[in-house]
Amino acid sequence: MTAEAKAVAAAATTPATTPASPPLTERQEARRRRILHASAQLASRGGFDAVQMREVAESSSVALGTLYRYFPSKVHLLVATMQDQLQHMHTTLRKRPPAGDEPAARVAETLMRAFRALQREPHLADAMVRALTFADRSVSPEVDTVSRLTTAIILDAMGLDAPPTAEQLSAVRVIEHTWHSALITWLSGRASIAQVKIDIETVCRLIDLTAPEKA
Amino acid sequence: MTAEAKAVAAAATTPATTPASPPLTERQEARRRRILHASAQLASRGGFDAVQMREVAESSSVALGTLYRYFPSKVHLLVATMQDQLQHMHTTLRKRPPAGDEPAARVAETLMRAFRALQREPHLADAMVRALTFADRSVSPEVDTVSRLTTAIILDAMGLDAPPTAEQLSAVRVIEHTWHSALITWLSGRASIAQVKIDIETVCRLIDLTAPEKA
DNA sequence: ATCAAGTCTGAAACTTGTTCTACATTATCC
DNA sequence: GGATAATGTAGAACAAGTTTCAGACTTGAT
Repeated sequence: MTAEAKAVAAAATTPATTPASPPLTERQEARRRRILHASAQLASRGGFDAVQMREVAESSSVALGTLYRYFPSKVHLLVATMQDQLQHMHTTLRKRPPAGDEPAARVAETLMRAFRALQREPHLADAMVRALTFADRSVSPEVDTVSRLTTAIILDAMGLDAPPTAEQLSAVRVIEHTWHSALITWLSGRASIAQVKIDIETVCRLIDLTAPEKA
Repeated sequence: MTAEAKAVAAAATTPATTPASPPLTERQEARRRRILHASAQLASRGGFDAVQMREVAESSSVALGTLYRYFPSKVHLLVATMQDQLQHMHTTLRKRPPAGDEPAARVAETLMRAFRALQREPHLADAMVRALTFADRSVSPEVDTVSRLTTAIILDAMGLDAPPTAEQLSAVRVIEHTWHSALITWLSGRASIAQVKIDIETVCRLIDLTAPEKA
């Protein structure tokens, strides 16, 4: 039973990343969409706590059991919501690529743009980021997808000519770490927006440091 | 009522950091210690989920209501547990300071030593780190204490002659971000120990970059 | 069209964090 | 030493995530 539920959830990753799993019928796709929409909506109101499974079920006109078949836990649901939002953001960002000369500057600019987007919906950001870092092993595949998406966004912003070196990938990993953790400190009120900006700019310096020419 | 509870919890930060708040009697100090011990013990068994408030209460021979007076939530309790463990670690680390020549190497060595300690009790690490990153605004003061402790450990490892510059403090912040987030990825099985090591070493390069001489 | 398998629904039950209440114990202060 | 406020205890009650189940609805294959 859990296996079946997992199959549905797995099938449901994202348009861009959809693996083979049982294709969803239209009504199922619609249900899934309604659920994600309700989730994002409730999250926008009151953050992580405001996303209550019973409410999500009701808002999306789906039985509680069905909700759990699609998303085996609240964290799964919110991580999927994040996948969804990231997809949007990636598309949006691609439209106007960052303008800086240096890769470091472009990455910093991109992340700050993303950060400003999050600031517009801080509660939603709270729900998604908290879920992401709270996720345990059972959510690893989904969290990994989010991570790959984020990596893609950063690599995009770097605008490399050649494929990234191992060193550069390490730098990107560290940037991602900093990004998540800085968001957390901001969301929990322990760091200001300015502070997050500084942290992002600081970590982006690693990009110069790992550029292939070895300064 | 919540106010009183907070007072107790606040009073309870740590020996080294204890503020003014109502001093605890001996029996209260003993209770607090029993609670923290039970918490760490249960956490060591099965991580975050294994720390169940009723069990903590029973293990430490305290009524549930009392437990909540000392620690107003499970997250508060686990963050306090982390404070406690960090204190130990700080003391331990001070005994044998890192041997590297460069500050960056010393910090990396120190963090890897801490990491190895965490590996010995991965479940405990799980409980503490998950609580830390899941903590919301109501736990900010306590989380901040943990953060200050961590900063102190890193600055210690750097072994600076002069007080740190603003730039260096930024680097330390980023290192902390990376440290927490890398731990999370390791704990949730999405990164290997080797990967964490690389991430730590990578981010520590920022220290050279922010050394006062401006290479 | 029909049968079987799989899916969805509605509602109850269960778990664990958190709160509340009524009463007992301890501490403080005169 | 006794009044009184603060603290502690036991246990019920409540809230929200999760599980379970019987029955109704879809779907796909024959």
